Amino acid sequence: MNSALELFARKGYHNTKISDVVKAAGVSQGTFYWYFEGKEQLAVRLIENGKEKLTQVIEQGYRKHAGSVDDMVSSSARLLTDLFEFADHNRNLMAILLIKGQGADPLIREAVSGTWIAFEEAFKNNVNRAIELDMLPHFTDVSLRVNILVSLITGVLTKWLFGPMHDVDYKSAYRPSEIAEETARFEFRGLLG
Amino acid sequence: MNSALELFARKGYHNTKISDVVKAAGVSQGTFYWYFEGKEQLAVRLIENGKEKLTQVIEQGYRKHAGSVDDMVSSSARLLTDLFEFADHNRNLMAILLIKGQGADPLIREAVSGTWIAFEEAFKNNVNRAIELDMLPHFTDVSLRVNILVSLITGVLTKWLFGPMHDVDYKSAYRPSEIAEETARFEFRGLLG
Amino acid sequence: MNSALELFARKGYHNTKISDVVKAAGVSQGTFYWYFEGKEQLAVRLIENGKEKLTQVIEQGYRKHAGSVDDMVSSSARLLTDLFEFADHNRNLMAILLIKGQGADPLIREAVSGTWIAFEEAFKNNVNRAIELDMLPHFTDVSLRVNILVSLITGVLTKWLFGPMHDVDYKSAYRPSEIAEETARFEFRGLLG
Amino acid sequence: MNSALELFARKGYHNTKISDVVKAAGVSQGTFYWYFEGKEQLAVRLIENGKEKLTQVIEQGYRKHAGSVDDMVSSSARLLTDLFEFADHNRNLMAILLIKGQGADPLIREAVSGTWIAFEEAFKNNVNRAIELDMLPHFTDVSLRVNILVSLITGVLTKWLFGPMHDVDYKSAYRPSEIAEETARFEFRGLLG
DNA sequence: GATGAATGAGTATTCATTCAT
DNA sequence: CATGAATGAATACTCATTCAT
Repeated sequence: MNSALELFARKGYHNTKISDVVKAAGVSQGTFYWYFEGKEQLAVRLIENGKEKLTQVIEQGYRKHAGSVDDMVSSSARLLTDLFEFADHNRNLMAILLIKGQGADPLIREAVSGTWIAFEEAFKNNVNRAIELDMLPHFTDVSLRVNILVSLITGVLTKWLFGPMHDVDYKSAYRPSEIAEETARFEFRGLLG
Repeated sequence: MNSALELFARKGYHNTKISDVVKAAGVSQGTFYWYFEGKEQLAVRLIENGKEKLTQVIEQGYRKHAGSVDDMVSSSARLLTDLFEFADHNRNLMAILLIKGQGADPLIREAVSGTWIAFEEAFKNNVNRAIELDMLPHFTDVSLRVNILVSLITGVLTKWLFGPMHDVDYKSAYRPSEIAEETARFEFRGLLG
Repeated sequence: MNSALELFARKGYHNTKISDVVKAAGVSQGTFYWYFEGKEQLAVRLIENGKEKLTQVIEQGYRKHAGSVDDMVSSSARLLTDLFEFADHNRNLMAILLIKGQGADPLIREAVSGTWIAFEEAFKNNVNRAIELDMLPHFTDVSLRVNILVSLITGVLTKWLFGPMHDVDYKSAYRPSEIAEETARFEFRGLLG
Repeated sequence: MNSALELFARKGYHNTKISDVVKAAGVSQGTFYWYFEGKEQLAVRLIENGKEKLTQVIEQGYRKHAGSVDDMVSSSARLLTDLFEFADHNRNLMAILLIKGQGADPLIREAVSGTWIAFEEAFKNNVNRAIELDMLPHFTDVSLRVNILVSLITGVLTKWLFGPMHDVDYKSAYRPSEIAEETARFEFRGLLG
């Protein structure tokens, strides 16, 4: 039900009517309820599904060997490029995860939250691995650092995909790789870098 | 109508009924429509109101003189502390601006967007001023840099205030100044700093 | 909401739509929900209301003094006449209590049951009083006897009001007093009397 | 389809879904519609089927010879015992006939009514026969008398089987023969007997 | 004969908004 | 200014029935 994803992404959960969803899918109301328990479950399934795909993208970036700082930056840029390209190709999913899921009901917000928790977990693993390999300093508070890192990434994603301001139809001037590289630079070296 | 702000923050725009709002405010439905044109206008006014207060906080951080890198970091930390303290004292407003406004209707999203655009504008001014004063390198793309910087700040704000994951009742372990300093460090020096 | 009572009586609970009820009452759907919590509550209120009126009728027949057997029969005939006249004037209520309430949902069935339990209790009081006054033999099992007596009365009521077979529009050939007298005779003397 | 009978008896016609019926019977929806024209026809067939069995029980009590009053009472008690035993073994059927059929649709109510008309007819024959044999007085209005008699029996059946008040799971304290004998006594001699 | 996916008309309920008092 | 009863459009969900396989 890809059309449902688009409707949720474009109009938001509450403004998407089941009658719209079934019309877009070309089936009857009854058919919808044969496959889904209800509107809420549809949204949750959509999100769970996206979570899996998103997780796969990130897990491919798992760090294996030590290397120079530049290696590290470019390897992070590669991961972010993958991520941003995935996001670019799955704008509707990202819209729900980054924006539109927030106004919805508990179960849905929970599914969205679960996705970002998994996302953060994956990044924490990567950072910890980098610390073991002495590629990054031994932070006193890794969680906080990762928290801030993930905040950076989701913040950038939101602006880049749905920029001024959070319009699903927004088209950014930057290609995924460009924004990924700039983000990676910022990730490691900040404004001064 | 401070209670309305809380209801929107806690339950979201669509799940907040006017009947709830007036009950919490202790007035009748009719009275509400004497003061507001409707539900949407209530939300917009709430946001516009918050936007002004938020802007005032940021504008106080306008950079005037050149200084060392450390001056710059600590001055930024000061601004962020002010901002984070304001956010801490205005959680309901921030919840709408950062989270709950996203699922709402066009007019409301526009008001939220307007707030962040003003926010970004203020930061851009600060960064440009810092560049003029030779405190920051001459980026090829200032907008992009500021974009990323603002993404970082809003991302951190969201997680810190409404952390795992976006719960309005979430209480962070960090004080405003702590999270502000860590963010400022990251702002200038990234993960490696 | 007398028209609702008629609709329930004529078409049954499940076949009566709220849209019918409000149309018959000349109000809007919204108005209905301002006064009632829902369809179920409407039915329950209707029944509770009828229960009170029915109870009043029966309690007037409370036996005070001893008398001959013929006194007893005629006094019972009087009570039954009152009851049957009430029933005749409140056919819609009786239809729900005797027939149409049975197919409905738990809360409604409970309200109907409660009415008959109160009804039986009132008759038991009367019978016990008659036994104290030595007007009736000391049965070994008063409850059973009253049970059978009440079964007789409700059975007769059902047939007489809604006869062949349980049609709400049925018009009996007998007047309330006639059927009441015959029932009273049967009550005390059975087929042989 | 014995399970259907139970569902109708327990939940009522309107609250029993075809999907429940087929699940309980272990067949598919399609199969149901191969054997039955629809939900209504299922109920009607169930009732017609029961009507026949019920009629057989009563017709066995057809009076053939004259006898004393006590003979008559005990012979009636025997018939009622048979009837009440049948009812006890066919609670689901009786529930529909006595209670749950009442809230249903015209065709079903008609089938239920037809059953009781046949029931009443059988009793009228018995009473007329008893009058011919001079076992009962020549009532001026036999129909009315039989009406009241049948009212008594169905009333007693309902209370005894589904007592306080009309609960399908109700278990009475009395055995069929006990309640039958008490009813027969009442039938002939009333409260005074 | 049997299956179960597909249908769509039908309905109770919600809630922002209005307006007579 | 304030009230709260009245409105009715909007909508998620149900379930008897059908029919291609």
